[in-house]
Amino acid sequence: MGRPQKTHRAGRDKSVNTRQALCEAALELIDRDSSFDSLSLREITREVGVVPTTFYRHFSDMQSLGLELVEDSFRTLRELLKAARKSSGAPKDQIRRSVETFVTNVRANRRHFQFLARERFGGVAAIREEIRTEVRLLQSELATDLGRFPIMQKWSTEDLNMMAGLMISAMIGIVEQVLVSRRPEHDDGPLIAVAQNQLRLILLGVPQWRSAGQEAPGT
Amino acid sequence: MGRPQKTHRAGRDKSVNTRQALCEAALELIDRDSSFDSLSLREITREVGVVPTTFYRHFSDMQSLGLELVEDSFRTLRELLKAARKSSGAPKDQIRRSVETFVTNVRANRRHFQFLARERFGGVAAIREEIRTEVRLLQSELATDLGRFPIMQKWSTEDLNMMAGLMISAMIGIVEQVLVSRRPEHDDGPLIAVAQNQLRLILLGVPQWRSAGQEAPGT
DNA sequence: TTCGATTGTCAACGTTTGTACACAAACAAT
DNA sequence: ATTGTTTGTGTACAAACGTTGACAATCGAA
Repeated sequence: MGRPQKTHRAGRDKSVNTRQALCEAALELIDRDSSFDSLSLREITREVGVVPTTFYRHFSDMQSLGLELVEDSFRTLRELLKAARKSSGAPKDQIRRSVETFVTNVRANRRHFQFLARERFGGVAAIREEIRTEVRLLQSELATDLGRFPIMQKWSTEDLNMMAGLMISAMIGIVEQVLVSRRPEHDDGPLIAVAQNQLRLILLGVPQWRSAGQEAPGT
Repeated sequence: MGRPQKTHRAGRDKSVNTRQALCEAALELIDRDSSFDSLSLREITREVGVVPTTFYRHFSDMQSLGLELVEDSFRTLRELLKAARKSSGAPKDQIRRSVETFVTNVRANRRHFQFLARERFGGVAAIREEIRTEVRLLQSELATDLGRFPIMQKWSTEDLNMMAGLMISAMIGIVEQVLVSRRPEHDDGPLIAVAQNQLRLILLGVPQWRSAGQEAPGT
C-alpha cells in the first residue's frame, strides 16, 4: 500500500535525537492519560514510531527514563523561578508580577508540571524520592532568601523554613489549579489573583509574628 | 502436599465480606507499592486469596472499585474533621488541638490518605474528578465556617474561599509530610508544631487584611 | 576505503493481563 | 426437600507486556 518503504527512516522530524523523542513521548502520554508507572515501554516506542527494542539503546530501564524526566522538569522549574525572581520594582509589584509570570509559564510548560504533580506521589519510589529532595532544596533556598529581608532577619531558620514551606504549599496548590483547567490560556486572571492574595495574606502575618501568641525569643 | 484441600473456604477471617477484603487489599497494595492504575485486577484477587473471576462478583470494573475507595477515604476524612472541629476552649488551644488530632488520625488512617494523595493527580480521570469535587466541597464548607468568625464577617466570599484554599493547601502539605515519614508514630511533634505555626501565621494576617495594600471595600 | 561503534530492526520467548463460560457450593425462601 | 440467587472455582484464550539475540544501516575516524 501507500506505506513508506521500510528504509531506516531514522530521520523524519525528530531524526537527530530519538532519546529526546522518547522523553517527549513519555511526557505526552502521561499528560494525555495515565501515570508513569502504568506506562509501558512499548507504548512509548509506539508513540515515537520505533520498535520496542530501540528503547534499550537509550535507557537501561523505564525508571532511568523517569529520572531523566524529573531532571528535565526541574530544569524548567528552576529557569522559571529565576525569571520570576528577577522582576524588580516595588515589593508589591514584585509579588504581583512574579505570580503572573509563574502561572503563565506553568501553563506554557504544562507537561513538565503535569509530570511532577503526578509523580510527586506516584507509584515509583525512586522518582518520588528525587522529586522530594529537589523540592526540599527549593524550600531551603527560599528560606534563606526570606531571611535576607530586613523584617525577617531575626527569625530562626526553623521559622523561615516553616514559612517557606507554607508558601510552597500555596504555590503547589495554584499549580494544581492551573493543571486542572485546560483553558485557552487566557482568563488565568482569577487564578492569578487568588495566588497573589494568598501570598499577600501570608506576608501580612509576618510583622505580627511572635509579637502575638508567644513571647519573642530574642528580646 | 500440605496445601489445604480446596474446600470453598470462603470464610477464614474475612469470610463475611469479600468485597471489603478486595478494597482493603487494593489499599494495602497501593500503600505498599504502586499507584492505582498500575494495579492489576489479578494482583488484588491474589492478595485476597481468591480467583480473578471472583472480582466481577463485586465490581464491574477496576474503576468502580477505585471510586468506592474514594468514598471510603473521604468518609474517614470527614469523621476526622468532625472530631478535630469539636475541640473547645480558647481559640489558641483550639488550633493546637485540632492540628494534633488531625495529624494523629492521618497516621492512624494512613492507607486512606495515602490513596487520596496518590490518586489526586493519578492516572484515572474519574477518580481525580471525584476527589477534586470532594475537596472543593470541603473548601467551601471551611469558607462558610470562617465567615462566621466576627473578625471575618465582612469578608467577601471570594476572599473567604481564597483563605480556605490556602489553609487546605497548607494541610495537604502537612499530610504529605506525614505520609512520607513512616516513623513509629511518635515524634510527630516537630511536624505538628510546624503545622500549627503555619496556621498561626495565616491567622496573624487576618486582622491586617485589606487594611494594607488596598483600600477596604466596605468602609 | 575500511573498521568499529552507534543506533535501529526483526523475530521470538515466556509472563502476565483482562475477560468469558460453564460448573459447584452456600444459603434463604418456599 | 426443592428451588433460585449469590458467591466463588476452574479452565481457557487472545492480547499486551519486558527482554533477548542475531542482523542491518549509518557514520565518524583511521
